[in-house]
Amino acid sequence: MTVIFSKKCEYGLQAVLYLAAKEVGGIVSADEIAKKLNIPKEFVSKILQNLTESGIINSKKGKSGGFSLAKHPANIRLIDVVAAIDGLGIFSTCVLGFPNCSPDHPCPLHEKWGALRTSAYNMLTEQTLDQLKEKTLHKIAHLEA
Amino acid sequence: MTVIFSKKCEYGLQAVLYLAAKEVGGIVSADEIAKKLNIPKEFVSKILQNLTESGIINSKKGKSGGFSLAKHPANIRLIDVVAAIDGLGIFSTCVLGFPNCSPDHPCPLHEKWGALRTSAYNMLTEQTLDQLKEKTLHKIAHLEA
DNA sequence: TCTAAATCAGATTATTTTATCTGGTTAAAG
DNA sequence: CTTTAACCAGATAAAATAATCTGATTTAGA
Ligand code: SF4
Ligand code: SF4
Repeated sequence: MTVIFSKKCEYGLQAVLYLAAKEVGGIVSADEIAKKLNIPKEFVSKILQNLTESGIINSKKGKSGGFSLAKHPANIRLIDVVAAIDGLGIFSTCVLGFPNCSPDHPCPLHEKWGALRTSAYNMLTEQTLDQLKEKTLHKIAHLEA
Repeated sequence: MTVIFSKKCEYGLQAVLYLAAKEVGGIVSADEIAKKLNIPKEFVSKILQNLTESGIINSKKGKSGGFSLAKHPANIRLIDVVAAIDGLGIFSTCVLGFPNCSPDHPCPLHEKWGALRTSAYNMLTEQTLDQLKEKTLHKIAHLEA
């Protein structure tokens, strides 16, 4: 089985959604994120470091340090997180793995697939963290059920 | 970057499309498929063996042996190939990797994502090999360009 | 019958992805 | 000033995926 996003990207999206579900500007430690989301702590730490480099979140070192969103949740799109971690290759490479893709030589599925892929891209571009806050809170509340 | 289908599945789909682009009932060797599609021969051989076990293609051993579709191309859907290789997990697991998915506790993206996923599933279910024959021929003709 | 060309089965290797470890630096609080 | 709780950076290990290898069996045809 394969998947749309890498584990890194899934965890990154979860973590950023988690941050957005908190108070705006609130600081959360990697440890809390790892515990609440059941993600290996060392792994999520690395991912949070990446997202910090990408300018999506800020980090604060030292005691009572942690991570917070670098912008208002309304200004962080899901596609930004995906681009920072997995990149956008998934939206330009062939579903069937054929080489030499071009408008003249599309793969057999392109017509059908292209439309879906564009929808997915648009969806990730339209959805911002703030729009998902309520649903995230609801999901988080039931994670350890 | 990640991808929808595993390499195995991509190659499997390519190979089956290639078979369907040939004469109905025609036998093609793993060697020819590997050369034409630029896939490692040993790898595609293994995949073809899998598809044979799954009943999607037939194999003929010995000199002038090879592989052929087990059914008429109109009766082989893309989803059948995907199910045989990657399985259908991708259509039921969470895009965001959240656990405990249920109608009561969907992940924040489910509403938007579910629709897309269903579209993808339907597309793969509706598309049969024969419908893609012309496009496959066109793509194959330009692979080594 | 013998050879060549093919599939088949299982083991092995290589590469990528996922996860962990180790030691260091930063900064709040007593 | 010292302790403690956090991030940081780079190396390492484990697991999954992709690819290759080895030897056997099958079968058409010279
Ligand atoms: S045309 Fe085919 S090969 Fe090119 S991107 Fe679209 S799906 Fe992929
Ligand atoms: S609800 Fe969310 S968690 Fe469940 S399947 Fe849909 S996308 Fe995944």
